[in-house]
Amino acid sequence: MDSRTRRTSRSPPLDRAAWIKGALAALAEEGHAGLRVETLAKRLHVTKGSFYWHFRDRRDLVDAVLEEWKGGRISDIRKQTAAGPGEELAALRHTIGVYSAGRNRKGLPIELAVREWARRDARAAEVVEEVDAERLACASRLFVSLGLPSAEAAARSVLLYAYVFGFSLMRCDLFLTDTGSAKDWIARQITG
Amino acid sequence: MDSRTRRTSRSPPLDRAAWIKGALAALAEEGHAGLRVETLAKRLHVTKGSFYWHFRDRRDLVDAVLEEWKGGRISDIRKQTAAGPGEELAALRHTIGVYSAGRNRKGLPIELAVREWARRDARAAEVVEEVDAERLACASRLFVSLGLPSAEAAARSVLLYAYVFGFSLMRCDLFLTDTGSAKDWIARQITG
DNA sequence: AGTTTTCAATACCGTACCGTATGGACTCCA
DNA sequence: TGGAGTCCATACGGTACGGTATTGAAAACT
Repeated sequence: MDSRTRRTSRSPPLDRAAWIKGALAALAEEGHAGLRVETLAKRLHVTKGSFYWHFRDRRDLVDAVLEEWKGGRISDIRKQTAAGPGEELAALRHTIGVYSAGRNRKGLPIELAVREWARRDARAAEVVEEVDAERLACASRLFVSLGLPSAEAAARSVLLYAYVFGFSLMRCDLFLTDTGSAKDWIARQITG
Repeated sequence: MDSRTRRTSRSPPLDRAAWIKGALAALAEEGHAGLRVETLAKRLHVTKGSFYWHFRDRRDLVDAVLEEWKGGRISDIRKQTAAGPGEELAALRHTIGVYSAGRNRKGLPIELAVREWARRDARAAEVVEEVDAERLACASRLFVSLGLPSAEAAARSVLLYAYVFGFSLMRCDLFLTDTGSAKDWIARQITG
């Protein structure tokens, strides 16, 4: 009768996971302010009716997004830092490269959005704290495997992640003539 | 007649500067999303009528805030890095400390808000780029004064600022047993 | 004094959003 | 075939906000 897509020709019903996935995409593109019910509904080509079937309210979604992000990050960390003997340095430099390079097209924006968000939201702050604790512990283990004392290993881990996130907030293309070699120098400086 | 404060007993008229100051405070507390006309009006105990007298529209305010921030940052940078011979190292470590320590109670939140904002707004990105160019040039000069080759000076400058901003995004209290000494170790590592 | 200029309150329109209520379509199963 | 459950559209009320238009009060000037 009407030409509206009544769920484009037999598309499967959405579940919480689909909403959370869409929410993460919106978070990457628009930050925490992008987590709006009606906007997400448009992105998924449904209406709020669907949302309030799967979620109690907006806070319910937001909590689920945080949990999803936390789980994904911790899972990734374990994978990245599962280095056999002799591979510790490569694993550390890989960790720097993953965020610094063009890869992680969505990971980095989400990371920054969550951290900015955590400055004003207690639950987001908790999640960030747990993720950081896990990341720093894993990186620190690698540094210790390389023979560093634990205090230096901890400090280097903090420097590593602070640099990675901080660099992504900077606009230094006007300044650096050779960005690639500068990044390499910094990576060597951090990993020792 | 009515008990409303009709501008609390003879308060002076607001000008653009007062609005911009209030906007920067809102930016520090709520991020870019805090730059809303009616919200700011409440903060200043006036109504929108005043706002639209001093500003053409919201974008006008937002541009003015960016210009104000840019000017203030560049002015501060010049002051901080005006180091006489023999004071270069102290100036660099002071720069790290200013952001890393409890000082700059509003500067750091604004800094982060502007940078997050710059990821989605071209004008904010321009301003950040200019501020970064100035900061990196000044820091690099100090490193060169200390005898470093220019490529290393540039890389160290990038590392310095990336660390400072990145550290402010992290929650590593769960991880670091002695935050103070870790920060000192990192500062020495960055400044050489 | 009267007039102009400056500054702000008020009322109003349109939009975007959160949350609820309700009904309808579709599937599964007895 | 007729519920019962699943999933979503629609309509509605309420709030917050951007922007305009109009009015009004105080200050500055003549």
